Amino acid sequence: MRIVSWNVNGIRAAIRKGIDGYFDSLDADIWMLQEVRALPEQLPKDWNWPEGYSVHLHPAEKKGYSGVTTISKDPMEIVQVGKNGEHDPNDSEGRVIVSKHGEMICINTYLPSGSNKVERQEFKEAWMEEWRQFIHPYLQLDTPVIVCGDLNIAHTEDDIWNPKGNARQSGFLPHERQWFSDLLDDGWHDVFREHVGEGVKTYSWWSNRGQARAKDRGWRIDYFLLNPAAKKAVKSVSIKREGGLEISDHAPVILDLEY
Amino acid sequence: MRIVSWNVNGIRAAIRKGIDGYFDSLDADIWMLQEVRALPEQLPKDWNWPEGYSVHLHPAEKKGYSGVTTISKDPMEIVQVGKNGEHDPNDSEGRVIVSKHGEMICINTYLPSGSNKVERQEFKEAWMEEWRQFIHPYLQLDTPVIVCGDLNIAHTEDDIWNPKGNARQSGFLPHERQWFSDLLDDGWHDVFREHVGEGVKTYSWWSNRGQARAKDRGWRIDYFLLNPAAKKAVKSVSIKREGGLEISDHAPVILDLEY
DNA sequence: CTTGGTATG
DNA sequence: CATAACAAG
Repeated sequence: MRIVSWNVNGIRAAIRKGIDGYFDSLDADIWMLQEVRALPEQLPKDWNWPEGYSVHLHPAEKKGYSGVTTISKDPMEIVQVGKNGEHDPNDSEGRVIVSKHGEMICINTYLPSGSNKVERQEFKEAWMEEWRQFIHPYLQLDTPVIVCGDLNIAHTEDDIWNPKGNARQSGFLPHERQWFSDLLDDGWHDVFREHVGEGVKTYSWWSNRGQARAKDRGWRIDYFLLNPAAKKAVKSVSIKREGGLEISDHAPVILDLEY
Repeated sequence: MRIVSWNVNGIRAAIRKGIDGYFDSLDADIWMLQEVRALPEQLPKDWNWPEGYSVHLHPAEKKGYSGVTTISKDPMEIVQVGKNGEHDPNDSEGRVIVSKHGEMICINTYLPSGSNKVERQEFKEAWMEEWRQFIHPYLQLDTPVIVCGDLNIAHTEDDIWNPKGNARQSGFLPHERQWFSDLLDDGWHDVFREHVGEGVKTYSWWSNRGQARAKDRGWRIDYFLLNPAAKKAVKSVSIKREGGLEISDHAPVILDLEY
């Protein structure tokens, strides 16, 4: 079973640029997309999600902003949208979908960016704490739980091209990095890091400014966090740095499980 | 002597699309441009107006909106910007430049569009009356006066592709057409129409919607209006329908005088 | 349908 | 630097 997490930076632009080719070639069982930036009715009328997939799109109230989508080759059950229910005023921004695929649970997450305004950094930090508590009960399940998405935080110095220069930037602040460590202490497994080991610098996002992408000046901010039940089933995790870069400023993260 | 009037629909986009080639090939002595949609400091730093020309850009207060520019191969004197002076509250939209080239006077005009909102149609109509009075004194001069620009009005059924279907559209309303007739009654010469004669349907603007341009469903809304002293010197007037269409939704109008 | 501004990332 | 909404034409 293959699961892909990908911040597509606008599904409509991604469609124009040929995301369908990636749906075909990567052939995942479950795709969790972030930053779709569209209402369902805004998708092109002559376009469809991959044939036969179940689709759930959870948009932000604000048009053209944020929004997550989970699609699944096999039928899925939508357990919850929004981290505290659909009418949670704290999730009118389309940031969480919880879906159930057989016994496995997936939590698709797009954590707020704090890099623009102080209010947004404060919002991000409140959101981080709520979300950490929200996912915590899932950790204990004996069945696999897959949390993934764009968390807008690079954890260690291995997860960012220039740790010194970015030490005061939102997304690499000491308390944000500590929060990520706390998640791991809770018991979540950052399976990409566990898979490749320490010291490997592989990024999942590059700024559009300058030549960041060409120079591989990136950040790893897109993650798979697994509970122990799911971790046991990991076959491999990779970041498809080579591909998808003409589609989005983020690369797809691919998780293969032995089911 | 050659004078060109052209609504460029954003000089910055026009530069990207290669307006310089037209500056070179048409080689006019005076260019009067409308809808430049830029402040002087917003023009690309690695770009210049044609070598040796005097330039005056009169922008709107609102960024990226309206604005006219007159450039002249020979030195010119800027007589006035705005139909009632620079600080006229009714001309903060960059719509008029009066320039003097030797004994000849040029009045570069971008008349408001009324096609979006009723308030703008009311603004347009007030502006039309003020402008008609503003240019009137120039009519009597024994020296040549060249009024030109985008007047956002098609005069007769020869000046629009579908007169019946547009009879209730701003730009072809009966009282707008009457206002244009009044200008001619005042003594201004619509030298393009006089040159080609009645019954010839040649347009200067095509909507970007549908296939208006490909189907030649246009309007003639860009004019040269000359006083009798200037009219005597007309060698030819033409609308460069074939060219310039990849630059703007308007075609350049070319006036050749025997000087 | 296109320009350009703005918000957001 | 890119996506998308918007205002304006």
